[in-house]
Amino acid sequence: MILKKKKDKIPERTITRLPIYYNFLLEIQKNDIRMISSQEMARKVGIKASQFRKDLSYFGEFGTQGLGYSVEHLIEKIGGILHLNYRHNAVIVGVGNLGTALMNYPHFGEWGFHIVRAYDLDTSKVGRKIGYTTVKDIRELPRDIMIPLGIIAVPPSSAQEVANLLVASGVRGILNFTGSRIEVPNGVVVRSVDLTYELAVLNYYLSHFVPSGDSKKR
Amino acid sequence: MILKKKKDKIPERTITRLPIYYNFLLEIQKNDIRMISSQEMARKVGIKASQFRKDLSYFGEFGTQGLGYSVEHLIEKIGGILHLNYRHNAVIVGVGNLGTALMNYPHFGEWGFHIVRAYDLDTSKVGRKIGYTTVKDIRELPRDIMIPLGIIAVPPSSAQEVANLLVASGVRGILNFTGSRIEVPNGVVVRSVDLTYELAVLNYYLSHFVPSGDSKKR
DNA sequence: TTAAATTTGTTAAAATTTTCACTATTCGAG
DNA sequence: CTCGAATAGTGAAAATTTTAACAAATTTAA
Repeated sequence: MILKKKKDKIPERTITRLPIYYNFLLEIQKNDIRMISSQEMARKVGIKASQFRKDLSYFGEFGTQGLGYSVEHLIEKIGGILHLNYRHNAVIVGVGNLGTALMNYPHFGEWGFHIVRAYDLDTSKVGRKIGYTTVKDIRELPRDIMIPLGIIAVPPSSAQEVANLLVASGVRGILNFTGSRIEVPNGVVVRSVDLTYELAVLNYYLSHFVPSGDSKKR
Repeated sequence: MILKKKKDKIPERTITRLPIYYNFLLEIQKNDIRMISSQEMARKVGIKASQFRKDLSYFGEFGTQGLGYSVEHLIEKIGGILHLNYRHNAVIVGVGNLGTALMNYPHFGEWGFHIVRAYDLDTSKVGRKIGYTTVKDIRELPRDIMIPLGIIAVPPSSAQEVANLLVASGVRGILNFTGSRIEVPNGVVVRSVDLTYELAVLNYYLSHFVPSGDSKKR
């Protein structure tokens, strides 16, 4: 029997670099740059050229030897890998300062992410209008039609409770801003961002920095 | 200060996990938990016990064999490593939705980070009061007294310009929310957070995810 | 006091990720 | 057309990070 070739596992670090490449490519496209070499690309985003080429190699061959990469073509390809050529609807739970800022964050929309619904646990916030969206009571979440992406921007103490509700409502991917770890069933993907953690890591390097080599980026 | 094994280079991933440990320890301390084993710790924050012990081992010996770690002691030690036992002042540039949210973000203060000054490029925002802080014109930044931490929350197109100003004003660590790479002189530390990137990475895993353990097909 | 049960700190192995080094391809000049 | 310069893709080496395994230390129970 012929075994299906096992698909190579793609390094997580590779995945996290793709949006960086994508963003940079969009930027240079605005300046009418049509082609870019791995060297140039690498220099501009602060990595090694071989890493850029290796990263792409997990997904196919997108360049032309001797020439480089077509910016337009590469945008299309990386966009395809990240599924950015579709519209992605998301719900947000928690419309405090951070949640409200996220709802008004213009760059989400540019990449096809749209926060189409907002909920809060605090009934005093229900009914408030943010942009085109009216804040709803979180208890309505399970009855609303299913949306695949959820953003949690509530206090840490409610993180797990909200996560449970989202999962029960069919959400398959969660972006967690609470700083608390949340447990989800297999098949649900979570990514966590904690702004305080980032500041703490920055602070560590600030106080332990040895001025040789280059500084930590990204 | 840490004298032991100062020579060894500490993995960046280790540093980024310290705030997670710290946060979790603070949480359980509130619940009056006095001791914790590496096993328990690991289970709760979603890593392997050996990784937790290894991470700590770069900085010294903080546990008691047979017993585990004193929560209080560990908080003090990790806090010391991250320099969280001091007050850290920061300035922010850009008081749009995100910048304003960051200024009101309560968790910064809990970890000793205080945004003591706010600037904007948009003169129409100058003079506005956010919390206890009044927004100043960015041109005043170089004349103000030096603050070591800077947060950039302006549109990507102004990122480098603002970074230059911050560096010229003596800022040594920058938390960059613009999504654009910024170049800084040696000795200045940068960490970048891009909320859209996180959503894109989440989206990738959402569309390519195969539940771990048994291979459920999709 | 001794033995069993825990659990740390650490060494070494395994796994992952980055970097190097080289081949092959393409373009453009002569 | 041929040559030289530029550059992609890739297998292997190097570097980094994670995981496993175990000796040593400590507590608890008898």
